Formats: sequence, structure tokens, C-alpha cells
Amino acid sequence: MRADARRNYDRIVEVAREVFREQGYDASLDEVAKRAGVGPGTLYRHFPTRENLLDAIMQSWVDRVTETADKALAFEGSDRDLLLNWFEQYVALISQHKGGPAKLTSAMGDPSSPIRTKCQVLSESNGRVLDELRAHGSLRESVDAIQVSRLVGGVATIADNSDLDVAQVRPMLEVIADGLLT
Amino acid sequence: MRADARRNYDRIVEVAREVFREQGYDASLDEVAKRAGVGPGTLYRHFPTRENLLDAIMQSWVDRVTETADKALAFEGSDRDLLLNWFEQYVALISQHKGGPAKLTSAMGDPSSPIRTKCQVLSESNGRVLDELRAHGSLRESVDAIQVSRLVGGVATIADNSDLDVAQVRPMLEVIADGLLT
DNA sequence: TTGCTAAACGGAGAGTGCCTCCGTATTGTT
DNA sequence: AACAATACGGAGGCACTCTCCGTTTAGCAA
Repeated sequence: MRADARRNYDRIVEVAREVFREQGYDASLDEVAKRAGVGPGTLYRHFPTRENLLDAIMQSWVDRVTETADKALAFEGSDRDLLLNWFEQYVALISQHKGGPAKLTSAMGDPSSPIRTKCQVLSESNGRVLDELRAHGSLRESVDAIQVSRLVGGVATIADNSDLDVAQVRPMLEVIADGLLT
Repeated sequence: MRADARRNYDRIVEVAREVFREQGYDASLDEVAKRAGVGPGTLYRHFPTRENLLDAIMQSWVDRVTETADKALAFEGSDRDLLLNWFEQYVALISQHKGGPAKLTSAMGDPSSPIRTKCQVLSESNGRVLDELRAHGSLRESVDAIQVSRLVGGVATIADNSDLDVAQVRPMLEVIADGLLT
């Protein structure tokens, strides 16, 4: 990759992160290009679809998911609290920018999605937490990680769309947690 | 309302229902107007926003919600099955056209939404089912209708976005049901 | 019927976003 | 310095939203 290309690529991602945070994930891409000081052509060459751009943006914070799951697993307390704690963090992670929860959760389980790698990281992290609980024998049977990702992702999606705060989200996560645990 | 206005209003709603079913709720409104044989001006005079048009479309089938709740309440069987049965029908009802679950569930609890009356019908129906279970003493405390509408609506939203079938939705509804019941 | 007015129509067009094409510029190599 | 190869960028085509306003029509009254 040529030096100028690399420069533009990085700049676009940086600006896009900012614009998406301000205006939601359906902000104008021409606007992103303009603010980044490049032509629309350049943006679309690097990121043929909006999805590709999102993918690049999310990279950094999806990296944090695994790490967050590690911490959640080290939690000292009841299994229910462990799970709830993890769910809250999970919701926060996928809600970094508007439209994120819907995007990520809808692509869950779709092998042809451009953001499939992100989704895998998410459901794997959920899987690890579930395995831990299963090892404790406190998890109901026939629960799989994708289902849980969808359930919690669904709550996150609604919370995102309706601008709900943590206090309104928590009781819903409790219902899901109680439904999963024995 | 003048006769020609009434005629156009009805025709637009009818055509829109068809177009939205075919192309999802973000189909072109000019296209709707064209197919209805009216100018865009006419469409926008009757329905200043897309939301207003959706509102009119959904009227007919939101009417069926109350009726469906009645039937669900007459169900003979365990409380868990009653609840699951209702949830499945609820999901089917709000998933009549693409984008419906997200629209309806996101507006839940927002008094300024143009579709607030629809949402009220939905959460009231959920409320009635919950009251029944509460009367049986099989419902956990501190559960309210809007929360449940959001939880189940969240599942419906994800299912709608990812084209999930009933077999994939059911286990998620079971988790929610189990989380709600004692 | 005819005439009148309020109500309603409809389509041209401005504004905006998406995305592509291709002439121009930059990079890095020989 | 010359030359590919690579990348740039913006003009412009297309699609959609929404408005404005000149034209048409419904409904009523004489």
C-alpha cells in the first residue's frame, strides 16, 4: 500500500469515527469524505460499502471485548451477578455508536456479512462466559452463545433506538439472566 | 373531507401496504404515489411523514392485537405455554412488514411518537396477559408491560433483521418466559 | 344548470446523498 | 530523470425526499 493511500485510509477512519458518533451510522459518506479532505472517490475506493467502513471503525473496540470478557470471568460473586455484570458491559460495548447494536446483532450468524469477524468475537466472548457458568452447573441446558448474543443484542438495539438509560436496561437484562440460569 | 380526497387517501394506504410488503418499510414514497396514480404532493399532504403513512397502514392489524390477546387468555394449559403462545403471536403480529418490529418497539413509551396509540394497544395487550399470570401468582414481581414489550419486541426486531424463522425465535422467547415466571 | 369558492390535485424542481468514471497527480523504482 | 503503477478527487448521473404553486375539481347555493 502506497504511503499516500495509507495516510488517507487512516484519516478517513478517524474522521468517520467522529462523524458516526455525532450523527449515527447513517451519516452522509460524502460528508465524511469532505471532512477528511478527500474526494468521495477515494473514500469509496478504500471502503466500497458503508459496512466496510464500519468494520474498520469497530476494529479497535471489538478488540476490547475479549479483554472485557476476561475481566468479567474473574468476577467474585454470584453467578447471577457475574452474568448481569457481563451483560451490562456487553451492551455498553456494542452501543459505542448509534445503530451499532442493530448492525452487529443482525449480522450475527450470517457467514456472508462483511462484519462477520466482529460478530464471531462477540459471540465467542458470550460463549466463554456461558461455558464458565455451565461448568458451575448453574446454566440451563440447550442455551447457545448466538441465542444469547441475539437476546442481549436485541435489548441493546431497543435501548439504542429509544435512548434508554442503564436503569431501564438493567431489569430487562435481569429477566434474560434469570431465564438462562437454573 | 372531500370525496376525491377520501378516495386518494384510501388508495394510497392500500398501495403503500402492498409496496411496503414487497420492498420493506423504506421503499420510495414517490414510487407509492406513482403506483397509486397520484402526485407526490398529494401523498405528502395526506401523510407529512413516512411515520404517518405507516400509522395508517398498521391500523388494521393492530386492531387484531386485542382480539389475539383475548384468545391467548382463553388458552387451556400451563402458564408457561400460555405465555409462550402469546409471545409467538405477538411477534407474528408486529412483524407484518419489514422494519415493523423496530419501529413499534422503539416508539414504545415515547409519548410524542406518531404511532403512540399503536404502541399503547400493544403494551396494554401484554399487560393483560401479564395480569392474568400475576393473578395466578406465577409471575415474578417488578415486571411491567413496557419492559416485556421491549424484550419481546427486541427479539422480534432481531428476527426481522436477520430473517430468522420460528424455530430460531422460540428458544429466545422461552428464555424470556422463564425469566418472567417463578 | 350555472357559477362560485374552498379544497384538493399533481408535477416540476430544489436539495441532498450515493456511487462511478476517468483525466490528473503522486509515488517509488529503475 | 524517466517511467509505470498506483492513487487521487471531483464532476456528474441517478434516486429519493419534500415543497411550491398554478390548475383542476367537488360541493353548494342561487
